[in-house]
Amino acid sequence: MVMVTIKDVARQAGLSVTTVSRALNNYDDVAEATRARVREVATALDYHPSAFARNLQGSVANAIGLGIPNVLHRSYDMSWLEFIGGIGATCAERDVDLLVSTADVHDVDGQGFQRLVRERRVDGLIVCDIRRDDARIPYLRERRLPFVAYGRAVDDLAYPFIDVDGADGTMQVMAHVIGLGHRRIAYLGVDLAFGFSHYRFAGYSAALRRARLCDDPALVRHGLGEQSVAPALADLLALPDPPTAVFAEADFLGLAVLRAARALGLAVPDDLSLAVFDDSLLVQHADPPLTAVGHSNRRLGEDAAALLLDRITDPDRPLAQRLVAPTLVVRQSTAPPGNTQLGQGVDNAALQVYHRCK
Amino acid sequence: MVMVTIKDVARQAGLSVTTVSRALNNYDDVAEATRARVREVATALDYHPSAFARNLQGSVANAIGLGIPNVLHRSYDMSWLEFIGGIGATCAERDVDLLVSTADVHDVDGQGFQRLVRERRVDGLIVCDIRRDDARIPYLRERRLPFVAYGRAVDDLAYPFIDVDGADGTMQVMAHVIGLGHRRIAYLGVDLAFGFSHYRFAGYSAALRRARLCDDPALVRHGLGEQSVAPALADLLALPDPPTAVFAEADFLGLAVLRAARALGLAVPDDLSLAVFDDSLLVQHADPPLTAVGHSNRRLGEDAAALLLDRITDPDRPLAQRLVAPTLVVRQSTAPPGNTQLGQGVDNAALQVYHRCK
DNA sequence: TTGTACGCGTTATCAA
DNA sequence: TTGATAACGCGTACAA
Repeated sequence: MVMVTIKDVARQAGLSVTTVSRALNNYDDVAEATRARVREVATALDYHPSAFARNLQGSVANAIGLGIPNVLHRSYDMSWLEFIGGIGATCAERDVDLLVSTADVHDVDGQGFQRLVRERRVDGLIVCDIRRDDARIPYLRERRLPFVAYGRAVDDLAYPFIDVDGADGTMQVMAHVIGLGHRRIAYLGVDLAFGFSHYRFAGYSAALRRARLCDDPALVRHGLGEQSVAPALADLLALPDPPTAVFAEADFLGLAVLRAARALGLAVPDDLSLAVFDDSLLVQHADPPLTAVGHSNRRLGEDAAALLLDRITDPDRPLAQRLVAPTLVVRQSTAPPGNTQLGQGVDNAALQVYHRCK
Repeated sequence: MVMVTIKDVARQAGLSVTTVSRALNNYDDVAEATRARVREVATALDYHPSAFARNLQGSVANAIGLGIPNVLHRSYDMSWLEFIGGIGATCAERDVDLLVSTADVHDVDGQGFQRLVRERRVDGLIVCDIRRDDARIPYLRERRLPFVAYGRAVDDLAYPFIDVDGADGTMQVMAHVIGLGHRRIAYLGVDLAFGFSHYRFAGYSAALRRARLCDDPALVRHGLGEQSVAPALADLLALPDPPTAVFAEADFLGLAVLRAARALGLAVPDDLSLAVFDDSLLVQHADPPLTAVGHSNRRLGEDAAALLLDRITDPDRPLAQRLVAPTLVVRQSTAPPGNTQLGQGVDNAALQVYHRCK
């Protein structure tokens, strides 16, 4: 890699390095004729300023960092790529580099995190997969390094973030399911330590309250993984007044429900309605395709990057927090209860409970 | 962001900048006592050398670039994330930054590509989605910028690449399907301009030849997209001697076949066997789960990065090209032909053709 | 064993 | 309008 520097251009043009620099950076104190010649020579020599020298001088990296959580076994990981695509688009638009680290994002003392932060390779960070009491938040705050979080913790929210409005999305789904006539709706969730789980569950409770439905704790299961869905579902269906519909707060949980239901000989949606959060390809390709609330991860990425870059430009701007409302897509996995005898029976029982509850 | 430089450490330790530099970089001409004190001060001050200054002086970026094709609507894109994860892992291990560009990777004159190359932000590049006569290859070659391609073109292969062995994988699937007793096996592919399509199709032909089966052009369809699979399948099944099995060279084509078959009232695998290339989550979650050849994209990413970094370290090392053999996973979408009357009838017809062919 | 001086490529300051 | 000079933070001959 032969590299042509500003000196080469200066020599070739018979000018000083200073003049060349100013000519190329559009300073207004350089003669137009001179600027033209400089440009010509620069083009001829195929000159491009070194990012390093420039950054060293200006103490700005012109780059942002992104830590991708390595939960690469999860089905919804696909959305990450769209998210990255969105970030990349914004970065390209604003002439900023995107540095990606795949090291454990929660290890604040680890290599991946430190590289980016300490060696000043980036002007800011997009941090993902925010947990309760996430160590990165106070760390970055103290270092005064601009950052935007993708996702919210629960307790402390005094930082810029962008997130899907989990409560709103869940309420949309619930309104749809309740509107179909369901009264006993189970909630299947992952560990509540995940910030998104907290908000989605809050939406579930709020929807029940709004519809004046009984909020039966027996219908709620937290801390589930792909493996524990089947037993949980069997458990729920063994209740004296089993649910007629299931809401899964993540797509992979919903797919597990689908498999478990099939294993139990239940038809979706005839015997059991199913709706999920996250409208992924897997959800769309399921049989039947699942009713889901989804959002554009690409858009989310674009916004996250924009938020961060604005913050870098002007660190004192008021705290920016953005919630994106997801969209409900009704598909074939939800139907009115009581399409079959099982459903019918279940529903009657549920209604009794419902009335008892009031 | 307050930044502590080597000067601060020197001042605090009462030493010269040089000594501090050498102490921290493990030079052997510095007293152990001095080194200890320097380390102490550096830690106390939380000093970390600036990546920019270091790179400027050494003319090495300590970073590699990756262009992610923005074909983000394709179902198999999921694997990209694993690929990135693999690259990231190798980078972290070797203390190298990963710069990701999502701009159009094929636009050699575009921003995304130029940023990385011209401003010398990276020491090398991983280029993906290689096409026939890909403009990036000669460009990078001329610039003498080290690179590794993910995927192969067809004509010119005089550059380092890493790829899945498409021919081998397809032959594995074909051997399995032929072993089940199928004689009329359709081939569904995307545009042959995609390098991988060329090799996978070659594997198909080779497998037929090896089994001394008739290579009937009527069974082969190139240039398919998600939409055109259904008509193609209908077309194939309307042949006088229709196929009893279908091989799809990409997962999303296979899923489309599954849907189309269902729409036609055909059961997989009873009426039609189906096998695909690319063992993605979509394939695994399909109903029935599809027989597929797959590979670890993470592993591929790790290898690509390793190949590139080695090449950067020693540009004159012999051309490294690595083909990863995929693994066949037999699932429920393939079965012997003739399980049903339709299958039976079809098979008999096929056998006649088979004999005619010999 | 330590310090001085210089260079990496660029922009900013100030004088001409 | 242009150019000489310093500075950014670091590494490294070379001298002490």
